[in-house]
Amino acid sequence: MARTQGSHSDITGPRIQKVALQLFARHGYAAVSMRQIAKEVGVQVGALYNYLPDKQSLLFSLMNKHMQDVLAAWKEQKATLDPCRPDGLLEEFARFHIRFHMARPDAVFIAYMELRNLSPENFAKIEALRKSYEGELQSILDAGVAQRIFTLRDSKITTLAVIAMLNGVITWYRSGGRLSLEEVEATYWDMVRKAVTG
Amino acid sequence: MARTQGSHSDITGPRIQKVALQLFARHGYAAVSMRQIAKEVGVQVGALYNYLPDKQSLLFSLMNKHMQDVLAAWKEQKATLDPCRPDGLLEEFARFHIRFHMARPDAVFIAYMELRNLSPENFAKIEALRKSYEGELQSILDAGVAQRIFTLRDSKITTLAVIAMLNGVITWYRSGGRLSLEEVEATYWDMVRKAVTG
DNA sequence: GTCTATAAATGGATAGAC
DNA sequence: GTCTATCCATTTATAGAC
Repeated sequence: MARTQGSHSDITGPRIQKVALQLFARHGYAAVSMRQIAKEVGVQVGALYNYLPDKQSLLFSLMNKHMQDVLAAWKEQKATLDPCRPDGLLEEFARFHIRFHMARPDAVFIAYMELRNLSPENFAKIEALRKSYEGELQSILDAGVAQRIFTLRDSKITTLAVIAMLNGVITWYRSGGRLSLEEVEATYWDMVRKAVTG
Repeated sequence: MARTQGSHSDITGPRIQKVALQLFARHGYAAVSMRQIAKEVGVQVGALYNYLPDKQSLLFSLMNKHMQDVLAAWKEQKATLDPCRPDGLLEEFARFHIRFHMARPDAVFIAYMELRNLSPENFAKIEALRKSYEGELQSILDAGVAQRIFTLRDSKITTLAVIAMLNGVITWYRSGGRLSLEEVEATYWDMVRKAVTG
């Protein structure tokens, strides 16, 4: 990790984000020091502050990027689908969610575990993005209920239950394990489909 | 919070556990100092160490008590049920889980968020208890599959998915809100039932 | 842009008086 | 059993040399 002195603005910035993501996910925001991050990046502590005003803004930028990414990716995916078929939309949402989140376990971990460590202002911003993402699922469920394709007692609770269930994947899935990504997707989609129908 | 000097061994011990549970749940283990705990309890820092050897053992005792409690409570509940009816067992498991966890949101929060902050030895102990609890659900599912009452692709994944879904309740439920506890129980049970059948 | 050195605050834990 | 005082390590963040 030792770095000879010199200017590396093009690589240090991204490396800080990448290292912080890994360390925050593994040990938790409060348990990781700026010195640990600097060491792993390969610079001294002072250098970090050329790229960020403080530790809090580092956490926020990681969480904000993740939420922006997931929203943008889903909207791109949604654009390729028939907007009038809630069953197709729901299947793609479930599969998309698992695929997207399993590719970014560290970011997902942070997004759901470090909400407490955001400042009130930052919390409000992230919370708004989360609500927006939940809204995507809820409107699919509502549309399905209106078309009498889905049967469920409460679309708000179902939204939260489905997302909680899907998020659980990242707590246990390890690539190269007993099941392939496709099998995991299929198993979860099977449960979601049945839970919202007859 | 001020406390006059004197001996209070009977109340200080339990108060430390109660206060630590609240503070750890709200701010996270790493973000809470022993000084904060002492202040909230109404003693000085030094006094805490009459009741615990270090901060880590405080976290462990909270998590260990919670896991022992949930296992004991479920076994008591199970003893009143017909062991040969997986459908009845599953419904009671789902309802029990929601009821028990919603009555202890702080303990649940800690049990699922602070695993990273346990020492390796303590982590192994808590993990064993969690696996034991998951095993209770999985054996219900396996029995139901054997009796051809349940239809599911993978009992291990289904176990984790159901628990993740049920745990999600504590992230949003607030008593006195739109739905009663009974309605929440019924809604979740409805989803679980459908997810593991036809 | 990075380094070294340091400020100023806070952390866990302990010793000894009462 | 609790308090006060303190040790010692570590924290975030900054200042100024290169």
